[in-house]
Amino acid sequence: MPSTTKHRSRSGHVQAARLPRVLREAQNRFVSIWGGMGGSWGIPRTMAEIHALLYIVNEPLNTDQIMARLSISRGSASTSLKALHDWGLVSRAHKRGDRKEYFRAEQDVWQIFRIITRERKRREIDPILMALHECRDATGSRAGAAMRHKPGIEAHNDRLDQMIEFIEMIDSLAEQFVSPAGKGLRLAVGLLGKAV
Amino acid sequence: MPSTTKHRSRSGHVQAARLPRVLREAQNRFVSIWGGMGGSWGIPRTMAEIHALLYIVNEPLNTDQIMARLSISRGSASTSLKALHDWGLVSRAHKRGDRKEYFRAEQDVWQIFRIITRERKRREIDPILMALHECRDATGSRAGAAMRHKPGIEAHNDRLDQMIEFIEMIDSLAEQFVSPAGKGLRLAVGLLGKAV
DNA sequence: CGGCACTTTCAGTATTTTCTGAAACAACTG
DNA sequence: CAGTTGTTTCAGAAAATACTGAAAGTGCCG
Repeated sequence: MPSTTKHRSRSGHVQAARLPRVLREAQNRFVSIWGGMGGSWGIPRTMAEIHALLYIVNEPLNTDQIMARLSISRGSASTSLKALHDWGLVSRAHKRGDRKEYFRAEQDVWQIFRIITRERKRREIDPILMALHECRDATGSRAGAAMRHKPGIEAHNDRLDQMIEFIEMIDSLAEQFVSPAGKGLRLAVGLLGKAV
Repeated sequence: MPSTTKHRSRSGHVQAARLPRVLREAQNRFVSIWGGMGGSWGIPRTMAEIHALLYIVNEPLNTDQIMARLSISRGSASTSLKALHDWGLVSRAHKRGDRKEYFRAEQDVWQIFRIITRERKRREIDPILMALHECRDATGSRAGAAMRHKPGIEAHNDRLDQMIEFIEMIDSLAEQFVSPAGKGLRLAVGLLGKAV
């Protein structure tokens, strides 16, 4: 074990070294957990880890600091940060007398999940709904009414319709959660809490 | 329902061949869509496709029929079917005078999504919540009250707590949707519909 | 038993996804 | 401007994930 907490050089990777060991370890742990979660949520592990790091330290970090702390390449860091910024999960910041770009994470958990929900809806639900509608049209457009009498078509259409209807409902729920006011889910929680 | 026009010849893949072409194509399309969705939902494509096929044809199929229709290997079919059965999305069925096992898909969309939600919650939310609690304990157990005064620890704990609290809320929402009665989501939808 | 008929398992392979590293690019600074 | 510092891109490498096919397993039936 090192003699004491490391005191860093005047230059680069610094403040982290001054953190109490437990804190630093807890941060690392959180980063791993969140990274793992990203995996199962369709968010690349590294991207999730960067977000986790910025969230948990709640202090703007620059690319080099992030690279060092997570042991990742510059390319990876850059790509992930861009994506996080596009999503709106991190914002850029600057420090006087420093040309580097610093990144800071959104701190409101509601907002974080609203953003994630929005992106997932956009990438996962919307295209599927569109595809399902097209699929449905193939066997049921008014135009092709004739075909509806072929055996099995009707039942097929019913199944498709049930599915579509359900997903549309989920979709509109998500929509409300995502919506600017963001009242939707809060409300649902309150009501459900009482109702059950 | 006396389902149909189906000529059973002694060898395998039969009934499908008599389907109207549009229907068969619509089924294939649905299978692809659903398979794609599986991908983004963390469900292996093949597993999702098998489920889609069984759902949309709504008629028990055996392993060989599934293999033929989806062009997949026996191993893959077997593994996916086992998983689907474990989840409760498909059930086994038998036909008189046929030693093969037939599989049939759950047809109630609510139930389908309840099952998927349950599994995802089990695989994704629960472990993360547990891990987060452990992580939190590292910097906040009563035992280690002393450490709470080190710089930054308190703020760190606050952030962790916010996150945990939020996820627990989501978790309990999911719980209610999953619960046997399954009233939860239906209710939420109704209330939200009025409220917004 | 012994031969089928069918199902499951698993090591190896293929495919998809993500990361690296270096070069191109962009933007300040003196 | 020319040098420096910092950021982005992208082809290839690596890792993660899913699939195949054949062999092993299971259980029925005569």
